[in-house]
Amino acid sequence: MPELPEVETIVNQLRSKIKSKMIISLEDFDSSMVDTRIKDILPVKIENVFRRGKSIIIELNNGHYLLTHLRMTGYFQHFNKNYSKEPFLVAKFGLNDGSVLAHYSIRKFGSIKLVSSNELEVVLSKLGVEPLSKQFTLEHFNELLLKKQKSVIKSFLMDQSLIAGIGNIYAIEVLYLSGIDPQRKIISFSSPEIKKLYNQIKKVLQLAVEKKGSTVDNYVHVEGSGGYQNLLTVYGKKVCPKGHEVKKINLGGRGTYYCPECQR
DNA sequence: AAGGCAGCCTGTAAGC
DNA sequence: TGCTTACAGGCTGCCT
Repeated sequence: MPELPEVETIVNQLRSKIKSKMIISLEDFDSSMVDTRIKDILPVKIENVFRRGKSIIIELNNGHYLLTHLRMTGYFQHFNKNYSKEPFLVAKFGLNDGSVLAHYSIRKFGSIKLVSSNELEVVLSKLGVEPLSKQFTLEHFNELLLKKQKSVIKSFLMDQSLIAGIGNIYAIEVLYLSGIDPQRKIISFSSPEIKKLYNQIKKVLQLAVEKKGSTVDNYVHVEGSGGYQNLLTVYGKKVCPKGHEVKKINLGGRGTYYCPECQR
């Protein structure tokens, strides 16, 4: 749910709100999701906030990092004043300017870990290329595909160790816009199809970042809702933009929408 | 080795 | 009407 565009949006907004501030307290936290050692290093200054794949990384000035993953239902809120405790609160960080950074999670799948730079490096090294970076070239995409000839294309797109940041919704949307059936094996792809797919990955993610993500179910970024949900073609739809009936199947354990007419 | 899938969790929607 | 079941989904870890 929060995929690359949503996480990118959250990170940009968090950076503008909390960078250079001090965390002075941690309260009301759920120790099953939040690393309790964070309390031991307070107060600590926030040097920066950045994203890698779907992870949010808060860089501290003591050489450590807060590594956060929202999974499906996690979100952050920042309160300059008028903070009030709401359901699903996982952690409440008090900052030195009197503001509050609150982290919530309905399904409690996420986590906030305290890691050293070495530990961070180990985690991040398992992630694949950033699809919006200049490292993600058509040549690189071809190399990845070549290694996974037997894989189903949708599973490939969602494999974080190959390309970092694409989840169920954007995989579905990219495949529709590329005219490719999500069940197809990579070995069957022609080079024009690969090029089209490559271009759509960049285009869809870039546009979704500009729209501040998609608000589906309970995703909200720090300042409100996204706008890309209005551009979705087949995800959660009954009919595709050309008026064909959309089919829903289970692929790799995930609900997968596609148009059998438009996608071959 | 690598692919497949249960489990984690809880709210919502569908089904009986 | 009210209970039960299915589903949503990213990722880890276990199993084959």
